Amino acid sequence: MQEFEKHYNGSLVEKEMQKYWEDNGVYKFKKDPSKKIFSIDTPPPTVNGKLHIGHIFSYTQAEIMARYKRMQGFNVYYPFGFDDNGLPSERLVERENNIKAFNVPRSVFCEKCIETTQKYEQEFKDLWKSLGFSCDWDLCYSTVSKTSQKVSQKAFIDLAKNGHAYIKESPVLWCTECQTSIAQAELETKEIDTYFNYIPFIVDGKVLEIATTRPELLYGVVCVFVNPEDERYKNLIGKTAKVPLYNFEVPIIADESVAIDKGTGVVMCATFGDATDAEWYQKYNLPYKKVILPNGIIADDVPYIAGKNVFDARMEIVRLLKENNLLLKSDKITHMVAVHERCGTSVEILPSKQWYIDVLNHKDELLAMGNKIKWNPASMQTRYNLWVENLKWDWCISRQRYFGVPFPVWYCKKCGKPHFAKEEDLPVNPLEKEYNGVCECGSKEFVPESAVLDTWATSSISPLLNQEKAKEYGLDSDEFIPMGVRTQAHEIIRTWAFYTIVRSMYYKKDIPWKEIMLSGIVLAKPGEKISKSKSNATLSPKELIDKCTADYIRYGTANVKLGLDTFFDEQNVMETSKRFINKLWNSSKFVLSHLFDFNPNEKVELLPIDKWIVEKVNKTVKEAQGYLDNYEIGLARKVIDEFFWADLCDDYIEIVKDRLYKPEVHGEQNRKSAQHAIFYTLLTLLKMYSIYIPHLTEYIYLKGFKDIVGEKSIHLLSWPKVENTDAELLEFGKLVSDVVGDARRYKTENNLSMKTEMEKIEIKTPNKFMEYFKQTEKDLIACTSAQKIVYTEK
RNA sequence: GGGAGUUUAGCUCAGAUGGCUAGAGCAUCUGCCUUACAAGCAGGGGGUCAUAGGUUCGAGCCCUAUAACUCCCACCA
Repeated sequence: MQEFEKHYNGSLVEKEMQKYWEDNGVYKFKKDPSKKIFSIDTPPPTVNGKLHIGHIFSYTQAEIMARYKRMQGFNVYYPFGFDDNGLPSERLVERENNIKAFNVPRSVFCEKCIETTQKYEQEFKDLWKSLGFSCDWDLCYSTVSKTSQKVSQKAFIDLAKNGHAYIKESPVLWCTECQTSIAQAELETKEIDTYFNYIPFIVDGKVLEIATTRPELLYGVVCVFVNPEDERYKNLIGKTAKVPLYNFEVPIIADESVAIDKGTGVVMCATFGDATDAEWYQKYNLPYKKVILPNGIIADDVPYIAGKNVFDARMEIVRLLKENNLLLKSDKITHMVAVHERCGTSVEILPSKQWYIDVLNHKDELLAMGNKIKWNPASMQTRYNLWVENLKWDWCISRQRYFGVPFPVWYCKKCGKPHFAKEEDLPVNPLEKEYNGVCECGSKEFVPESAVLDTWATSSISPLLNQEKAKEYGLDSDEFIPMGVRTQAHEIIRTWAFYTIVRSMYYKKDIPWKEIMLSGIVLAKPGEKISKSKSNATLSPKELIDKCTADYIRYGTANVKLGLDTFFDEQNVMETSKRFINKLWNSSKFVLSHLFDFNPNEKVELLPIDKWIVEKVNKTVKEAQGYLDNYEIGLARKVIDEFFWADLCDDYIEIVKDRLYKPEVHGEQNRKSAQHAIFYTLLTLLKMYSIYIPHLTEYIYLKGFKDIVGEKSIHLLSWPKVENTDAELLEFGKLVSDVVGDARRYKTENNLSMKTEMEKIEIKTPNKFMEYFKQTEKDLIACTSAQKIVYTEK
């Protein structure tokens, strides 16, 4: 037993423990045929700037589970990753260097990206290390690494060859700010104020009123739709309407998706105002009239508004309409528009040639996959189902961006047929390498694809990326996927979870992982997400750790129910943690100070009350285990806390204190009984707490337990195994606790010190506990300062 | 408009399969320096369990409505 400092210095100890773990390779992954693998598919955070407390929450919950599974005897494969390619990283680089990707040479830009993301990745790593994460950093992957690119490109080629990925010229969701196509999952909605403008089209010389929010697209109008059931307009079907201001004629067509009661019941269809326009465009094979360019500027050949941006163009058209008495009415409305989640810009729809992964044809299969996965909490599956059921677009995976995994594709210059790189040449950047081959059409000239893959297209194969690494450890790929569990926040179900399932459905025809653990997100205050733009995060994670230590944060953030959003009341959480850590420190100090002469090998028959605390801690082990098996780390912490505070500290320690101090009064054997009980109980308790507060528990373990137990780290011990608990002993313990409680209450109510002597205590007990009480009598007399105890039968 | 979640003490939250007097921490009040801890201990006060019905011997929990808040999806004509 080593000396205990009066006060626990967390900041110092934590660094010391982290170094100890690293020096001893405590969390190193090793292949071990005697243990089952439990692999964790951790989220590779997007490298887009600073981390905030929300990350800590979600990652810490997963980390606690990793420790638990390790203690359960699994060989835990717990890697870490970084999602460091794609738009989020590009935007970070643009911000930090005050450049725009399309204004600098591609190679220069990508170099900047590597430089910047690596800087941040080091910060991330340092942060996770300082939180005491038990992942093995040798298993780390990055989505932009050569290996990841290779795996990603190969997976893409497989998809394309099997017909699950295809290239197609069609209207696509487009961000004019980022100048790239995007996918449905990257949309957010934003409420904006705008005007519903009523404009006269002319049919047979008569006015046909049409309402629109997008008058700037008048030049792009290709037809007019009415509902075939609409009595007002039935007679117009098949005729043509003249577009105001531009005076060209377009056909009037009937379609049942037109809402009769919306606006005037007549819709102008432009290329493209919204998703419905795009649907009609394809359904009726309408012509395309270009109005908006990929950069959001109106095309040169559009009269009146060429060269303006969309908003200015709209204003100008409205002005012209007014000037020509063509604006019949203009109602102010508020509506939701789709914006790009990364930049907040309104999304346009433009025709272009893009790569897609087929999802719309496999909705049933995707839903079936969802059913095979265990969702924790179960209710989260509904979100997944809802997303799958409501999908409208296939997954567009090409991005007209720079820093990402390139498409390993060249197109025949003559016939356009795509040609894929050979597997042995991967990873490849077609912009830097010629395609050597001949097209079936005879041509030998090829054009490289310049787009890069959607970031999600690479992060969605995280099981494959991990598997690639796992091969180095001799792990067979069939035993690796499905992985054990995916841990992530519920807000990315529609992206990361969904996409991962899609990919796995294709490459494995199976689920990517057996279970998924969905954590909630952290709100700044009820109902408000923490975000950089609102600057509502209090302290940065780093500041928080410097101020409070990792164990404080870990213990505090463990107080959550799985899947529920929570809001972080820094002061409250930290006060609670501080109080707890202090209590555990002091109680351990007390316990171990009485174990200096403890002989664990000596067999001693335990006194009833000592048996009780052993039973009680065992019962707690089982309860906590029940919760942890369902990923409920908060509820598990709660039952452990209850045991620790109420049973161990308030009752048991107070009851055996005197026996530990005074063997001359209580007898040497009885003191040994207490030593056995308290040694086992504290060790068991520390094991349970070790998943929450790895530093402090390790520190205490090293001081007082290591020499006896033998293992070099508490984190290499197994979760305590317990048999069925003895209900009778637990009942007896409750009675003892009541006796002590009554004595305390009596003193408090009479404003007496706890040391005040009492003449006698009367205990009513069932006969079966009479003997137990007799054996506990000396403890009770010492604990309550009673002079004698009398018993009556209940 | 569709779906999910939430609603329990002043605050933050626990309360499997319906069953003692509905719990914890914080806050508040009272008392106590007790050889681990005053960063502590002991105790008290405080709740019509969102509302209204219903099922049941019995409802915080189940059913039906309603309300408020949150999230997801849809809604640009």
